[in-house]
Amino acid sequence: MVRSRQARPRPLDQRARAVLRAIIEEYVATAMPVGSHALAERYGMGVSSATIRSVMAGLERAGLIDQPHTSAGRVPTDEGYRAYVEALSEPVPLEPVDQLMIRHQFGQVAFSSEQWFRLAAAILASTTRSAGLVTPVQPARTRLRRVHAAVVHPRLAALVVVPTEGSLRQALVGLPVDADQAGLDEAARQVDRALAGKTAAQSAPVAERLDPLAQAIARSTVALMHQADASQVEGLFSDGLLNVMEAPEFARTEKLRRVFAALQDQAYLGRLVGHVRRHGGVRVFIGHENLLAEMSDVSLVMAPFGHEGRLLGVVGALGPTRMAYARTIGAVGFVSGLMNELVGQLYA
Amino acid sequence: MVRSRQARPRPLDQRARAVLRAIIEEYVATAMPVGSHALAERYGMGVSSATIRSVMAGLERAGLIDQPHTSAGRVPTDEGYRAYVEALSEPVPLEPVDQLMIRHQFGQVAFSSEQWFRLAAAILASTTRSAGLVTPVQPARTRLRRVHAAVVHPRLAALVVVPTEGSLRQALVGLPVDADQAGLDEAARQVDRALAGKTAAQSAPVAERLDPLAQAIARSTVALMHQADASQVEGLFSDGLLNVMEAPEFARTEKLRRVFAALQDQAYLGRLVGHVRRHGGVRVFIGHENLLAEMSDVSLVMAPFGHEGRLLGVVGALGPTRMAYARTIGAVGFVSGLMNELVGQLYA
DNA sequence: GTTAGCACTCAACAAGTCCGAGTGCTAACC
DNA sequence: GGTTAGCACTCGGACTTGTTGAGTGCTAAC
Repeated sequence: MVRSRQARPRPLDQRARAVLRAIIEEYVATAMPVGSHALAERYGMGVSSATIRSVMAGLERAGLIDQPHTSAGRVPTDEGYRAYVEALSEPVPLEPVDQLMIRHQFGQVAFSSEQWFRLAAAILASTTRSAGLVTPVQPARTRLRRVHAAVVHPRLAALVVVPTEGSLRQALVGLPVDADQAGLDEAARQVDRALAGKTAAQSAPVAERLDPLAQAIARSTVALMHQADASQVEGLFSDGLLNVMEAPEFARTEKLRRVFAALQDQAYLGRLVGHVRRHGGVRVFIGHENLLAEMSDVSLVMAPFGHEGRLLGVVGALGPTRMAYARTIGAVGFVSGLMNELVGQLYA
Repeated sequence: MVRSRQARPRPLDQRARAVLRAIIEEYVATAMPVGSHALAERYGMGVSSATIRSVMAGLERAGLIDQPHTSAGRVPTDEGYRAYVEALSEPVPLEPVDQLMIRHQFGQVAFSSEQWFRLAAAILASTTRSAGLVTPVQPARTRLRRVHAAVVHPRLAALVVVPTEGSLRQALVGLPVDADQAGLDEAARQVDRALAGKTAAQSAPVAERLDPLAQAIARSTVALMHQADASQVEGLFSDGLLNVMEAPEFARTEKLRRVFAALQDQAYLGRLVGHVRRHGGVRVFIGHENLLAEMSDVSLVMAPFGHEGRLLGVVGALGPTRMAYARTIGAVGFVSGLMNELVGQLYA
């Protein structure tokens, strides 16, 4: 069998993985480019710096590390961090002592969501030494104002939903029967009459009682309303922004300013929450993986919390891409789990 | 009469005042040291740059302006800004349109103090283009734990008040009769018995029913308790920190970090609130006049608000010392006045 | 008292030099 | 074949030097 020219980089061997891990951990600790010499000395690899160099050359070809300039050591790329998070490290759970202390603190605080969110942000900030973030999402109460449907082809329509609050939502809808524009208009009017002024939750049962065509439109409408609800973040609790200000990568205010500005951007937070909700569990956004160019110097580690499928918010940590991912993921995972548990008790 | 060598700088003549004003306004606008040439040209002083230079030399001798280095233009000192605020400018009131808009916004918002404080901070941030701050103070509920009195001389005692919360307070008390240590101890015990466990408000009437000596001690105790109450600030609402991050003086994160850290310091905020309450009306703290070295690169413009003598909080703006004082003072004055008015309606 | 003229100062910038950390490559080695 | 020592090379950072220009203080004339 003919081996194709390596279109994708071959999987890393054991040593390459060890070198990458060492580079990342050293760089996270020191914030200075890591040279082959230092690595051979301090990380007991059992091979010489020359060998390390050839391994490094491979890692660089694979796009996992980079040189700031020719005569400097190596620095992990966003892809390098990604590989580290996916394959080279395990989340480090919080110390049991810390876990206990955090539980205790939640026990101390009043049973109000505001207090909880503040506390969660503060705890994440101190345990991760990054900024702690909590974005509560608005309870589902946007209502339907208007629906438009435009024919794309006989079995496909473009749907635009106008909610009472927030921005327009659009989607394509497959139709159960052939339809022309007049038919769609009629169906949209039906849906308007049936659902206008109702929330997503109120609309769902009503939607089921319509014609097949109107029903298809109504179902998509409900889905879009749900989405509108969930991405309506309601403010942002943050703590420990000072931690981020200490990182040498933010010695100049400019980058930092852009990050802070992005955090004020409701639309951005909304998209972020959307992503986190779609996948569950702890999500990591590294540098350019963030949805906004302004955020390409930082990483986010975020996890949703809620109750029985209902999303109540997202907790997480924000730091420079040079972040202690393993520990941060552990901490965010613990806090989001704890919030789930506490919310569960509250609703029980 | 022999003229003493000018121990204090003689009052500035009209032209010196005009030059100082021009320097400050130019520097506030451009953030660049102001030279004699630019001043003579752009500010139509009707005199040449050489004359301006000699005036500047006088202002520098008086400590009102300074040169970053020999061949640079002049920059106002904190004292220069102080003179500007006191004598060279009038507060610029907000545009009536803005006033109306702000009233409208307060009308829109829910009748909760949290919402109000947030709104006030946001409004101050946008109208002053600095950071808007609101520090609510805790309602009066510290209680007396213990009083100590030590003789200084027969008619003067040193008083130490230990409240249930917060830090010790001390003051000197003039005594209505001669007293020795034994007498003071006895009086202090009396006060303890009468007032321990009571708040300042509860204590005031009781204090009046004691012996003259104990009464003197009790009155001071009540006053100190009041002070302890008022300096218990409860969190800090801020908005528009991004505005401050834009100032070129904070291009490096370090200074900014120290300022943000200071704003987290409850004790500092408490002292600040204390100062503002003691004098009423709009107070300006310029650079090193702030009570903390970390804050010597910024200025604060603050005013108390409350109802019938009861302090509810302090509103204000924070920006670089190079700040548009006249406008900021106008804006802070308006917002604090409005808050007073609204709180008054709330209590009526 | 005001002004023109002039010598002087000094930060900011550019160009040049040196240093050393770190590299890639090659030839020898196991 | 993989590994290593050796070496020439690169290039940012730190330091030096020279130049420029904005801005000054001083002085003598008005």
